[in-house]
Amino acid sequence: MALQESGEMYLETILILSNRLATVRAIDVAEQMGYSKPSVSRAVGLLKKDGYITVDGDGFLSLTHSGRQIAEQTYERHILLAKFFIRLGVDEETASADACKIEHVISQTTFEAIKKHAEQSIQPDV
Amino acid sequence: MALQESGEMYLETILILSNRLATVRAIDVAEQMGYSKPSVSRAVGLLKKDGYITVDGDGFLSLTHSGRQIAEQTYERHILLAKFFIRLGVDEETASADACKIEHVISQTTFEAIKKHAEQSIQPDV
DNA sequence: TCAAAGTGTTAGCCTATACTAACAATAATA
DNA sequence: TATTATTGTTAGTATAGGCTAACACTTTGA
Repeated sequence: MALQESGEMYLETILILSNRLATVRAIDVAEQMGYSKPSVSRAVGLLKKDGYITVDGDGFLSLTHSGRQIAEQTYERHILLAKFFIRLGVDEETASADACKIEHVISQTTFEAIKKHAEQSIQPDV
Repeated sequence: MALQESGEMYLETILILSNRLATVRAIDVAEQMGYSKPSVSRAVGLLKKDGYITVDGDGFLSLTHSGRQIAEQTYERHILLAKFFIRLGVDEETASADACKIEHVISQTTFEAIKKHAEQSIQPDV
């Protein structure tokens, strides 16, 4: 079945953690997301079954090609949306929280339109 | 408990239908949303229990004050977001679909920032 | 009048996704 | 080495919110 919103969130979290830590395991994901170990264990099993991540013998998680694609796409959306909201005057925390919700439901079409708009309306620091 | 995304969607639908029909009943909501009668029946029961709508002896649905507030807020978000996306070059259908998702998850803060931005950047027809 | 259509409800099922409790396996250390 | 801590899994629970099947009214109209 297609990846749900929560699946995207797990992949994005794994990406972010792997940019910060040498290795990523389920417990790191649980701590980062504020979820219980069993919830993450289950999610990891599903993501693995569907080919989005691999888990090696030591319990280290890695994104597969398709998993990484989704994680990066989601993360790009997050960064750009949050930046855009901040530029509109929204505080960082709210901007990030909203980006975190919207990144999963927005279409590629609309995201790209916002991206183009945001890039166009950048005010250079003269 | 707090109103969920689906509850907002029901209230918004009832508002839209009541602007279009003399009376609104569960079956109209079901047809409009593409849901089954039992799903709507259940949702109507919950919305009624929580004081967002009333149902009279003939099965006609009305928004209460709090229900109308939420419906109007949600609808306002929908309209403004969709317009904004369309102005950025997104086709109507996609813009509306995205607005429909985002309207439920965006914070008031971020919505107002987008609203202000959208109003500022209106290009008057000279 | 009596059958058919329209409307709503009840009962029970399904999926997604979180949770706790309890256990198992491994690693670290007194 | 024996205990404790860390990590992961299993089993079962809960909530939200769809669904179908089946039934009960009510209204309509031949």
